[in-house]
Amino acid sequence: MDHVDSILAEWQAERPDLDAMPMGVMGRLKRLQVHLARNLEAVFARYGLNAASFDVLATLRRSGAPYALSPSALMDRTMVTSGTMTNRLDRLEAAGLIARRRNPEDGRGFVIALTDKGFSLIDKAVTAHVENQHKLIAALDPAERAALDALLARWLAAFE
Amino acid sequence: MDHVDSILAEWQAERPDLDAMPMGVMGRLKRLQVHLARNLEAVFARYGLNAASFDVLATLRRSGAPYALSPSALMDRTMVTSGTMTNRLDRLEAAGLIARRRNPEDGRGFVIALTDKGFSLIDKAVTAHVENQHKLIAALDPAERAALDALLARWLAAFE
DNA sequence: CGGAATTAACTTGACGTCAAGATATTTTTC
DNA sequence: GAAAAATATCTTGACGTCAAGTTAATTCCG
Repeated sequence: MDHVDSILAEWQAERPDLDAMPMGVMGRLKRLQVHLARNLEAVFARYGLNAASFDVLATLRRSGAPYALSPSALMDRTMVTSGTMTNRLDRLEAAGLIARRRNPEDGRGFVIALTDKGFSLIDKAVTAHVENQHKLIAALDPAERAALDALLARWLAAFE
Repeated sequence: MDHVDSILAEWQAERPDLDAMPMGVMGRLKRLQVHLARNLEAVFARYGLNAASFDVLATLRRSGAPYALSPSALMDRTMVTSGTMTNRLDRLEAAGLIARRRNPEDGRGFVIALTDKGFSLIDKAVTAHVENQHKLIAALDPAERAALDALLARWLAAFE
């Protein structure tokens, strides 16, 4: 009887006409996501980052040399709008972690590249991040992790 | 090969020293949560609500008659801080969906109650919400839903 | 009883996000 | 080769959230 079970029991008592099964799954997904996000943020903060800035730097880092992408490509890969990306890039640029250069091949666009400082920071941060993720998923054994991953992938496929 | 698989492949190429398995599970969880949240918001919007206001009204509704809780109780049940709850209550009060009354038994506190308008709105909104959730989870069959719920519950238990 | 500690809720300031719209540039079309 | 459409990015304004700090009231104890 966890927190989500209590919520379902309350709905059952108040609105027995509702089939609240999906509310249970989605409620757990949401709460789990909140817990995970807060734990992940704690590690990002050790590197002066947050989820938003880590997201951008990590996307550039894993894209491989020369560690540069357009703002549009970053938007596609991070599920945020152009306004959000502009704001993220403003802050990262001010922190000296990325550089904005005009795209010589398209006057409308820019190329966002990791600076040396940005590269070195994200390389350290991602190491700590993955280590933290391992700790956070330790409650599930390998078979459970695989089963969960497969179910999430299947559900996610309905949206992407 | 979905979006998350691509991310894992990029990390594998750039940082083969990292065991990115947890990144796959958490990445899917995060992306799924973003998709679900955006779809849920669309239904809330039909009732002039968003996830934040729906959350508060639904918590009051399912608590049963007299549909009233303290701000602290609402904070506990919704995983938000006091500042966030004050802001939510300000807006709901301005919209006439809740009423703030001083707690006669504790001069420090308040009692937050659904107004008739708030009750009637959330009762309609939650019906549409549950219907929407059923639609969003339709990609999984009953056995998969149960398996997913069990795995999420197990993982969530590590945090609560 | 009366001061210290605790509790409840609000306020402030800083961020992150989005939708909608603006600007500049490129591509398409006739 | 212009005008029209599309594209890339930035700007603006409105919200939601949190951490830290504030105010007011209650509870704990010596």
